[in-house]
Amino acid sequence: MGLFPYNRSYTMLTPTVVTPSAARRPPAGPARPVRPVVRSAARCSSCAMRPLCMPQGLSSDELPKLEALICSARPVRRGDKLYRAGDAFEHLYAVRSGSLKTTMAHRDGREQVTGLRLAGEALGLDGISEDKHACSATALEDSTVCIIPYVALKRLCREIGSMQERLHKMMGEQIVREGGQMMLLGSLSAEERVAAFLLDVSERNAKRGYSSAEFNLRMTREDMGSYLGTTLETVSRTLSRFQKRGLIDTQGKFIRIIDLEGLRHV
Amino acid sequence: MGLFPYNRSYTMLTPTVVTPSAARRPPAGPARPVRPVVRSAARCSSCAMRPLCMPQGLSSDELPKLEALICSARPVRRGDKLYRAGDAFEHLYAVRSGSLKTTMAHRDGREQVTGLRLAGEALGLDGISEDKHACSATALEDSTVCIIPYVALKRLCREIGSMQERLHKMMGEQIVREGGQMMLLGSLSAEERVAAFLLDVSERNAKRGYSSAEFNLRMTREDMGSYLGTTLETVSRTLSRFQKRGLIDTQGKFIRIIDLEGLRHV
DNA sequence: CGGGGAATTGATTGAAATCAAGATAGGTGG
DNA sequence: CCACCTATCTTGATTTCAATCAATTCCCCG
Repeated sequence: MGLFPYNRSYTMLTPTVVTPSAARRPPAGPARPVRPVVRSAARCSSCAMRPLCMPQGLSSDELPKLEALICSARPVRRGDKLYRAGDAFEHLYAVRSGSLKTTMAHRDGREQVTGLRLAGEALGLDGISEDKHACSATALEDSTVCIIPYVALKRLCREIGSMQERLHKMMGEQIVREGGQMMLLGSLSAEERVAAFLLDVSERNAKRGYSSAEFNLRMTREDMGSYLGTTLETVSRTLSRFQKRGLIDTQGKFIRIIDLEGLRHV
Repeated sequence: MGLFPYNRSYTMLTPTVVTPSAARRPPAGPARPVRPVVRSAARCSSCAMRPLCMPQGLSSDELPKLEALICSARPVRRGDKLYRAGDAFEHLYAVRSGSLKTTMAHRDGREQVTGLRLAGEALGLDGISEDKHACSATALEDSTVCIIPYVALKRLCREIGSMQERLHKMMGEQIVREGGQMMLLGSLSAEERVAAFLLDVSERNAKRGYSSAEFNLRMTREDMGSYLGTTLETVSRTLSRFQKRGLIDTQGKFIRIIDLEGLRHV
């Protein structure tokens, strides 16, 4: 429980969705003494995701005030849940490394993937409205998140205008992103959805300084299907079809986009 | 242009989705002098939607500060757009009376209804992230909205904690609502979607003090289909089927829910 | 009260779900 | 380090739900 696989340095910065070469990590040192929960201080100033993440737009004298709030970073192992629907809402999170999915459950048990969060993206905003989380967040790979206590962040937003601005924009981004996903689910064919998804990940990847052409998607076909409102079989078939048409090259979770323009045109 | 049909008092409070009796308005006085744009001062303190809307949670000495921002209410005639995707974002809006739909367009022209806003609900949050609106808002009936300049609201949020809290909650509510809609679009059958939609409107209606059992839905079947990710024919057929099963009673846009529990169980 | 958008209903088609059977590969333990 | 085992993925066959095409009918607005 709470232990990490040896030989995995989960405190280092690892790109969320990366090219295979970039994904190769240097071997870790000798196994550390085992602790049930590992939390390390998180410094935005030394984080590669800084320009995309929470601190965007903060001046150099404002940044330390935000850093003061983020007292810890928390590792989340692949498959583990960062929070569950119904949990009391206390913190926002920022993905420091790795990636997570958010899911919502219908009362009859059906689960739907509602979001994919890459490094530098915010998590937990779904808890604000009801003081408890509306969805669950599950790590797609061993990941790390920075913990931002919401009460303290609110206080900081009243102090610093650019922090307020940033928080609003992050919420606004999620609103727009979800609107786009509704559009996708409501109006596009299965093939169009898969293409749109690949393009979306590619673009977000590029924004993080990674390759827009090739990446490891840590979601299973089932996750993708759920997120895209189809089945895993349809996703698989569609990817195969894209490959036959020379649009992409896939080997399991590894995906290389060959013809970006082709993908854009359905 | 900008004129309202005579005999319609659009400055009065009109419920968004109402029982036919509640919808019946007293005849208006003699026609007023015609003006190209009619804007009247909006007082939260005299608005029936106050407990649901922007001022929720504000103390009696804070409320006037919010009212001071809302310098005007704007009428929007049925079919007119309050704002369009791409418009510069300056204001948030609160629906004072009537109802509006929000739509997003795919680049190929396909339009999707992404939201329905009833009295007391916020509009325009989609503009925050990019300083321009991501979707369009169209009145489903002659409606009135209160205009809240965003810059001024941000300032007020830094002054008054409960105002900040309220704005955050409104954004959070939209995030959760959209998440639920993604769930609906991704996992439910056409029949389940229609039922869920009716139940949602019924509940929101009740929250406004109107009947949860009967209401006038101002959307066309096509709007509903678009919002629910199906076609107008499927919506129509599904409503007919519900009627045959004794779950509802429909006459065009007027809907009466007969068996609430039955609707809940598919 | 007349015209036209909106709604209903039917017939047919089609895209994607479901059911089913193997093939791969990732991780676990010997 | 290798081999097994189970997850995951791929592909095929069939079914099904909803889209599409089509024709009235309704009723709301002017």
